[in-house]
Amino acid sequence: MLGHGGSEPRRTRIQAAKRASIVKAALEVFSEAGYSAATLERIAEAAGISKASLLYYFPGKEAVYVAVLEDTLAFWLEPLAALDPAGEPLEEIGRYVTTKLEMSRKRPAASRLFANEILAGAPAIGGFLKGPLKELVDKEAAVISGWIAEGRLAPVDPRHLIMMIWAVTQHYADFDPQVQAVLGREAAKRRFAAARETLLAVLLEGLRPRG
Amino acid sequence: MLGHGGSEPRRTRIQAAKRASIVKAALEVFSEAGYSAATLERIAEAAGISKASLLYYFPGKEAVYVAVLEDTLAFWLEPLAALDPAGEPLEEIGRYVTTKLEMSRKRPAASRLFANEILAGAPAIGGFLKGPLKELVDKEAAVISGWIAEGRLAPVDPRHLIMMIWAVTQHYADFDPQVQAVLGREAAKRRFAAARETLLAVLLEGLRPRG
DNA sequence: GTCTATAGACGGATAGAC
DNA sequence: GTCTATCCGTCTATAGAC
Repeated sequence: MLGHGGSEPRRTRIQAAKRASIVKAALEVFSEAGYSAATLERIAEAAGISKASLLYYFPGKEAVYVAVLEDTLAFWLEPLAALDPAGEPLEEIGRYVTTKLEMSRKRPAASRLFANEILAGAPAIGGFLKGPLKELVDKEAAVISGWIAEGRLAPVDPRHLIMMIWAVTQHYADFDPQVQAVLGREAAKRRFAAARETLLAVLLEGLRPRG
Repeated sequence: MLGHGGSEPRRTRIQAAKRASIVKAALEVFSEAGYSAATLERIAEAAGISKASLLYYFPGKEAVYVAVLEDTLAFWLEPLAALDPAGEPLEEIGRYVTTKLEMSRKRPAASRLFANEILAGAPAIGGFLKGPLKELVDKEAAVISGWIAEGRLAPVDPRHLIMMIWAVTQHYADFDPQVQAVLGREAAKRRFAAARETLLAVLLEGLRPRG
């Protein structure tokens, strides 16, 4: 289970660097193949070492997986808490959507890693979802509720709105083969620009306070 | 690869029924575990037969998987082509969203099966995505474009709008553990009703022709 | 610390009795 | 047609040389 606070410290700088390079390689492999289909051999190869060396730094496959999840979660959470209650609601939400979409574009492996984990029933991060993640969503939902109470946003269920934003932004990373098949071989940058425009147009217009 | 037209006919009614029961069991196992983590042992157990018996009806694991995909695709496609160009655009889109959401609620295993397959890079249904699915999207996109040209719908990219609708509806089936963790233990029916309300409110208001 | 070699577990697939 | 027993490949993990 995750969320035990800080990880145990590495002994040396070199060991830490080595672990980091293994985690980076493991992210690629786990996110493409899922846990079961990922092999230590492929991770080791991607990290440029032998399988036995990998197992010198980690006690086993699951430990590598947990390390990757912990490492990626920290990064993934950063922008989640960024809604500013004092800001203009449509601007704040627009920035949130844009930020999440950018994360999908720049770090698709991270997005797919979580998609795989949650599709499998979230065996490793279930506790995190029910704890820290739920708390964060509750906090953001309260901000959105405040905006609605002030009449600065259309009255919608804040939690489902957050889910809606996650869904549409992560979709472009998680289901990329489908997106590419349907849209054709546009360059990724262009595709994401068109996605951003559409998402913002529909969401911001749909959330404008009714008058 | 899929899409070779009709499958070879089964010899007897009994064989067909047996195959169907295996496919049904296999859908559950593949959709929960993904291809690699799914085992023939578990599928056989779910179907109430032995592993060897299963392999009497199918030549191997991959053949079972392909049969499940074919079987599920047929069902999945039905409502996809339902947009009526002569109808009221917001009503048509509202019905489409509601239908897709209902499918996520009633057949979450089917949704997760495709999610797993596409996350893995769509090795088995890549051709289907680039062929029949793309054609269907193009056709629907043309209908939406027509509505926009007539000024009956806000001007947005039709393909990204379709993707948006897929994303928000499938999300509730594919990422159910996360949804439940964040929303708490509401009954599924209630959860989907709240989701429908939120999605329709935002999407339909966001797509209303500017004026 | 890193490697080669290999033990041990597991899962897909086959043989053969019934 | 269905089962038990078994083969064989793959993968995790360990032992031991260097």
